[in-house]
Amino acid sequence: MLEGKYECLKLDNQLCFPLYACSKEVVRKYKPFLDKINLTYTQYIAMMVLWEHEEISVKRMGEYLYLDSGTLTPLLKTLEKKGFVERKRSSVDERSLNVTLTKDGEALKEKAFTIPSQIGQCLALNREDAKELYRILHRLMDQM
Amino acid sequence: MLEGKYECLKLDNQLCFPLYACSKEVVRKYKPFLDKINLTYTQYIAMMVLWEHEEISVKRMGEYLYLDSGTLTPLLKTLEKKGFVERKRSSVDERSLNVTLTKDGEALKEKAFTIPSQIGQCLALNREDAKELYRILHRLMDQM
DNA sequence: AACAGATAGATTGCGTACAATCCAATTGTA
DNA sequence: TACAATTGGATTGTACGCAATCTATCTGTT
Repeated sequence: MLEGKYECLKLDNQLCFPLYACSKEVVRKYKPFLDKINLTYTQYIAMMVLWEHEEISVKRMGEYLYLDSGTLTPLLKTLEKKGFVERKRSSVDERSLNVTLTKDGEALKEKAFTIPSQIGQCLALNREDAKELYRILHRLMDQM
Repeated sequence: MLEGKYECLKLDNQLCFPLYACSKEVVRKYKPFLDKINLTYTQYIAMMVLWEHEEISVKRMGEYLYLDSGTLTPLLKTLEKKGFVERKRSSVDERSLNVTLTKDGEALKEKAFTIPSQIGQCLALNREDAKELYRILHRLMDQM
């Protein structure tokens, strides 16, 4: 028995730590690109949902992004201040708040669509590893 | 050409988003276990560094964890308040701050060492996927 | 119609993250 | 040995992330 009782507590033997660290580093990689279009990473993924859905409630956006109202409410207010989205209560159900794109928000899509490929080049994962990573992460998410 | 110009901006086609989401979900998985020993996830990985190194400067801890003084200073002060660590300026170089474990901090290791296996069971990744994920994430980190 | 329970967001509070800046201690160099 | 540049932490300000709680609205049941 070469391994001590506490081997499992070493940083190098963790799977979750590189996941956590990688996530942060990748988000940091986005920063210079996102700075140019005046978005943070979280604001960017919120805009992605809107670029795909045009109009969506806070509730449904939260389901897509795995974020709750405590995060989304101030985030969407910031996006509103920046002039990219509008927030309006649903007339059908006053509890529900519908988020829509403004002209500026829609136009931003044009500036944003080059970002994924630029990030792809930064990361320089080969196609197989990227595919594997995608597959494993989705499997993990499904289980949780 | 079936794909539109903006396909690359769809959430489902992202690699970074599941990385970001997975990381958060996994950290959340730790919470019930870490609550029992009065640590947050970030505090836990800081303690891991100390359990392995006994004594370390803030600078070096930051290099292990990819965190800067803006995060570590308040975090280590909290751990000090909780009685798990001590912070003392180095006598060799007064700029440097050495962090050491207290008796309680050292004792916490005994309560913590069951956590990795419990998390492992929660995630239920098979051995090959876990290995692949570990390999790819480390490759990614190396490139960044 | 009345009311209990459920639902959607908003708010509050705490703990990260991190860029930017500041300060004191140290080091390299003329 | 002065002194400019560097270094290690601390501080400040902004933006999440999320648990817990609150409020207004809606829904189902009687």
